[in-house]
Amino acid sequence: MKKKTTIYDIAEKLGLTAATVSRALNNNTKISLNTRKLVLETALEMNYEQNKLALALKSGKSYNVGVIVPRIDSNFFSSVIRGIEEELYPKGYHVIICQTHNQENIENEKINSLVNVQVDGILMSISNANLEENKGFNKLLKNKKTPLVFFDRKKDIKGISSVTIDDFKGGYDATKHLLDQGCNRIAHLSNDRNFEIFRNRYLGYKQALSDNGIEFDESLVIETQSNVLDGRRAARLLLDMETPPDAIFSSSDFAALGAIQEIKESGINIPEDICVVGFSNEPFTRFMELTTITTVDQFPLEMGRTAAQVFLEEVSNTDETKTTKNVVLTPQLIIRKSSLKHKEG
Amino acid sequence: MKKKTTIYDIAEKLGLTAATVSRALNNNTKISLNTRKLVLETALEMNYEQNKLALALKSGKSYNVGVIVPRIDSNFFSSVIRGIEEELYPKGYHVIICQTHNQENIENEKINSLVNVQVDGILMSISNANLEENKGFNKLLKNKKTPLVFFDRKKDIKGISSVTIDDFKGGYDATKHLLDQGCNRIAHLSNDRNFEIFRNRYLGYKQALSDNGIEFDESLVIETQSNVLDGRRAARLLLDMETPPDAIFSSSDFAALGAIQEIKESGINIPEDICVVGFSNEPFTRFMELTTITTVDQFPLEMGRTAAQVFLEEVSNTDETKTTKNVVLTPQLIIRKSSLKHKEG
DNA sequence: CTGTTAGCGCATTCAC
DNA sequence: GTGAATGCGCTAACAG
Repeated sequence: MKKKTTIYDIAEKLGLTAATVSRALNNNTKISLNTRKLVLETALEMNYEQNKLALALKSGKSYNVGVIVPRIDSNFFSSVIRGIEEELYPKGYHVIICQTHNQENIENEKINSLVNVQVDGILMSISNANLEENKGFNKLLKNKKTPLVFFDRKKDIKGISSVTIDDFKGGYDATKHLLDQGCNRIAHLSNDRNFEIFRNRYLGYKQALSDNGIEFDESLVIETQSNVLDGRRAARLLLDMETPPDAIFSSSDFAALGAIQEIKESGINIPEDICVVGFSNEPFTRFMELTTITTVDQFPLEMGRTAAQVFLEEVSNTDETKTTKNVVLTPQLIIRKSSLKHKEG
Repeated sequence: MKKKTTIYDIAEKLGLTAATVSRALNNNTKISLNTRKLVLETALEMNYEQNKLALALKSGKSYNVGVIVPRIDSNFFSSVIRGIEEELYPKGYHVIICQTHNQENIENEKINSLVNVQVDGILMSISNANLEENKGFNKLLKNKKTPLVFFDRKKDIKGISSVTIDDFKGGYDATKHLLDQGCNRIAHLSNDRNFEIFRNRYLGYKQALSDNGIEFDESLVIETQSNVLDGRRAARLLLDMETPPDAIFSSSDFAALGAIQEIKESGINIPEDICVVGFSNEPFTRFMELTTITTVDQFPLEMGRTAAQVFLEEVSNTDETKTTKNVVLTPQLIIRKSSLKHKEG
């Protein structure tokens, strides 16, 4: 375990002072060009590396930001993260990625951990709809030392910025599209509507029905997790109804996939008998062998970039008057085979 | 921007000394139970949080480890990461995830960044087959301050531990299975064989051919990136040959998927005309509507856990005699429809 | 242009 | 049992 070389080492070697070395390393113009060059050279030669920890301790900035997501193995979240990285990396920030696996207690711990390692900010998509009940989160909220930005799965909390898509519109457009296909008994695979995104998709769905004179039927709404198995289970329930639906709008691509599997295995045709629309534009929706899946694109890359920008604004905003920003991006319906009854001209 | 409360604040409030507070907080038995309790209480009350940065600066340990992977949006890597997290989190470590997007320069930068933030170790799957040419990597290697563990995409470097699967066996088993299906003109979608994993899969493929009296035909080996488009491209080349192959062993599930798409669109049947085997057991291989894909499971969760364990051993191993460990897990062939010509009894 | 001094927050050695 | 002093590595204010 060799020790790392510090500015003192190189100061000593050069008969200088640590302060001078520090300044030279930072290209301070007050230092003569000669010594600057000299210092830089010997620093290189001695394999000097700045100790960011000391720097952080001194400056109070770690140049690390934490990103908390439910999972990283979905294209949506990994794309958002990529967007965040793209925006933050050039500014010298590093991204610490944490996944909660949708468990509230892990989310709590991660929040605490990130605060402990002195991240300069936290960008998160919540896993707990009742986040305010968290001790760690509340502490974070109260002292307002660490900027916080929600993306996608946000919570409407005063003073906290967020970047989302217009989930209401996403749900509305998806449902309207199904209506346009001639469907009039449209089921909805929802998810926990304590989360705004799922509530809004649901509300968009309801509104589209209402705007088109279709009566809302609560029995057609099934709460489903974002995974294949749950999609299957939900589809089974729907198929077993006396009057099964002629369309399904799922708030998750994964659940939509499961539903499609279950429906097909029951010998029912998609889209002829039942149309299906998902949500998120996961890559597999495009790669289906038979029935590519209609879905709603959430522009995750842009979402990530925007969230990062909002963070950058907040962190550079020194005055006390914090401006909360709630950016809403517009989703886009992508029509594919799973809902296209009528061949296109 | 309120300031955080430090041990000095609570010392002052209690008419004590920072040293005492520090000891009390650490449950030092030298401190009277009373003051210990008192300190703990007021710490709680004042919302005290230990500054990990100062601690790290003092102790030289950050309790952060870096994980560098080519990408996080594949089930394989995100599962490995999950395994690492599961093992390290209980020990108090945090995982900083970095993705290189397969770009060597980004890999360089990430290595440097992680070293700069004083991670206690780096677990990585390389994106650059000639890693030794990297300045940053070499520095890391030379001073041996930061334990390094390779997983999956490793490089055989003296003194560096690694956790991999037996890729040779993976390639061998996959090929043998295709031979057992009656295929005898088996193509191979390889990837850059400067990487050991791809070279070994390739060598396993060759050995299986040779062991079964099939002559190796170089024109049947196509270098392919791990993505759908490249898989399509490779399949196109194979289909356009005078004598197309009757099987494809792909070193990547993503490429296998692309190949399957291209083959089917050409009106050729899988597995009747061409059998296909992938590698990694990505979830979509199981979810295919018509042709679930035969593939090789790499046990990513176990790989991650093992890599983490190796790291923990290294970091706790204080003496100079570093023991290099090269763990090799055994892969498992998972046979599905894309390669099963004969119905199972 | 460069040196001196001090402090970021903590743990630890040496006193008493 | 507790206090005083010191150092981890760096930067910034103040001198000169």
